Amino acid sequence: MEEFAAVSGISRPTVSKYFHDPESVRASTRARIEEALAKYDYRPNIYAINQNRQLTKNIGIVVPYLADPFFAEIVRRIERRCIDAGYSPTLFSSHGEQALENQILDGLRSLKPAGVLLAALGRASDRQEIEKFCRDVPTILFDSNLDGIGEAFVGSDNFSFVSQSVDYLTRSGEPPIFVEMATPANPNARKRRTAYVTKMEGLGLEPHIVQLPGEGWAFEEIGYQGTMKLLKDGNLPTNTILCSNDRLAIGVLSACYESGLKVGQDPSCDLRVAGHDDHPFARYTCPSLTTVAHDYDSVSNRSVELLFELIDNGGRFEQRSEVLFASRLILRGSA
Amino acid sequence: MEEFAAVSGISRPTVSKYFHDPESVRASTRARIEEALAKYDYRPNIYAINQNRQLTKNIGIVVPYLADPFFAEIVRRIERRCIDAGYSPTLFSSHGEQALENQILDGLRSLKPAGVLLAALGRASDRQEIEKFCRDVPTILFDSNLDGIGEAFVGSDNFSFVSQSVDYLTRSGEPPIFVEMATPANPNARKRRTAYVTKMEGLGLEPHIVQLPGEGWAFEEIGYQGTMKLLKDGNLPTNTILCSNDRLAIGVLSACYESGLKVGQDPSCDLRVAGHDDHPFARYTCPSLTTVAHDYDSVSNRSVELLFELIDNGGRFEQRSEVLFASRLILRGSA
DNA sequence: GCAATTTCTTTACGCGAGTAAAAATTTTAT
DNA sequence: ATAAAATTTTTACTCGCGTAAAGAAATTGC
Repeated sequence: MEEFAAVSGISRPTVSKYFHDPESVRASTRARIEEALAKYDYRPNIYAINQNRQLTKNIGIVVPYLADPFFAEIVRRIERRCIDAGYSPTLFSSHGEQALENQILDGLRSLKPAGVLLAALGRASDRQEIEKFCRDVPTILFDSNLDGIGEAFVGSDNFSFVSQSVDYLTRSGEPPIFVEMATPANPNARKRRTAYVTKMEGLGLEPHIVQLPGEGWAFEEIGYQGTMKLLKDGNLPTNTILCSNDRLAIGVLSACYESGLKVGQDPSCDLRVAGHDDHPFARYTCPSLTTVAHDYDSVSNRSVELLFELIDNGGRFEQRSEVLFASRLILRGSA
Repeated sequence: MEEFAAVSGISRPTVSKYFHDPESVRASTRARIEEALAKYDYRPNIYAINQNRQLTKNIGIVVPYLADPFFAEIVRRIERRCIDAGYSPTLFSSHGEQALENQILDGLRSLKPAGVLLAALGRASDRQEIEKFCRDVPTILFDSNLDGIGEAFVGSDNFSFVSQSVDYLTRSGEPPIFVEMATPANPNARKRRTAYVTKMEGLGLEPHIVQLPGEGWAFEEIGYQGTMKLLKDGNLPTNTILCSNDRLAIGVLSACYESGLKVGQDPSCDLRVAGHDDHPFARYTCPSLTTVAHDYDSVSNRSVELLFELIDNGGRFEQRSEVLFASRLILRGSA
């Protein structure tokens, strides 16, 4: 920077000021610096810049499983907004593993980020570690809530999801059974189950839950295998299946197709299947999947906005808040 | 570090040495440092560490579109291997935009990474910028090749893909037409088209290519809309469709289903559809998709290995190499 | 045109490490 | 036990930048 300042004919402190905020120097000065910049393509050493900062312009984004298109999609929006606001987002995926999640948080601490947007693994998370991390780094949780952890939570209202799907399904045909994984990784799954029970009872109907065996993030496979077995055993008490999430539903649809069952709302159909999340590919299943959509835009926007607020507020909120966005029923061919 | 060295009873230079490589200090010294480490949880400032390095332990991973499960999957493997080798991988997605790709490369330059694994946008890439970047930063291209750019390329052999699918399809039924996007973003698409023509001609058959209109990364939608129109116009010269990639095929399958066409190899079926890539969800389409699989493991492993070699070699290879892995036909229900 | 204000320049120090060189200490080999 | 070898300590300098203070220069207001 010394050298660059010399060739641009400006003092180093002023150049330093320019890089911190180009608007903070006089227009004529700025012009001269930018002129020199065009000629010598100097760039400040970000490591030197950040060395003495307790907070950088970095933002950490952590998701449990990036190969899940749901997270890929939401991350895409969040990233964009961070960049537009002048931050440098860094993306991490826990790949479904607690050890990796902890490792990521540990590395994140060293990055001294201005803030972190964390979608935790959920059940598989090391609650203590996350709690400790949140004490050190301003963190907003999204999608996956951990009670009392983080400065705020932004996500979708699971009751809204299930309420709408159950309402629609009962109104238009037989009441649904609820299909989920036996040991769901994500806290939303548990909330959806509870919501299903509550909702059904509210309608004076008997809830019926089917738990498919399997762990991990291979939801489609679990849905597929589970449904094959279910169909073979032939103990479906209804013709309507509501899946905890769309990826499970994709597996269910696949099993139905292979078993020669026709899925759809038509009277000639054997089954109706619906899901939750409005997974990016749900539109292209056969038949296309009736589901309930996250308000992707609101969740990602509000998460980022809250994080910026948090950063402006020095990294702490007086009170932890939870924002839940309502979902939207998407009627398609499968139910 | 000064303070930490004091409380651990070891001199600062030795502590510094320890963090650079714990094996480089005597066992007794290491023990004392680690003992102190457990008590005071000090961690070196990565910014200070990297400030005077011309090369860090960072590795940049850049993909064109992370919301595409193909990339999500391959990145998952690459990331893991980098971490295991003691590097810090950082993930970037160009989200299909040239401007963002350039911006990412620019940011990457500042990160002074030991190496970069780059899957470029392809047609949408700013060739010059990438070339310039590769001169500054040791870079291995993967998946998407740009002639002469980067120190090496690792990818799948597109001819192997198409050769296998065409062979199988012609052997088992009518020869396929080839469905692709009109202006494919990815260089592999062009190679696959050429391979199709070559292969068909080699078999003494007339190639027939259908180009679906549409741009960007919404492949399923393009496949869906294009097929709907194709079916309406009713000018399919054969009952066998070979798609340039699986995501397109997912859209095709969806359109077929909606149009009441039965897809499969059974004589009672109207159409056969196959794809390429073995997309993570191809197993769960209805019917499940016959496709040709990347050798995910080899591609990701070899990319990483080559990058490590490149790093050890000081960032340059004497000669640019191109490694292509053969693919594997996956027979499923759709063809 | 002159004072008040704003912006720059000069000078100097600090940050948290890496690292080189020489001296001191510990370990190993004989 | 002693010499040789390996490791650690001491000391001191470097890197690239942030930033504070004081004074100089340029701009603005009237």
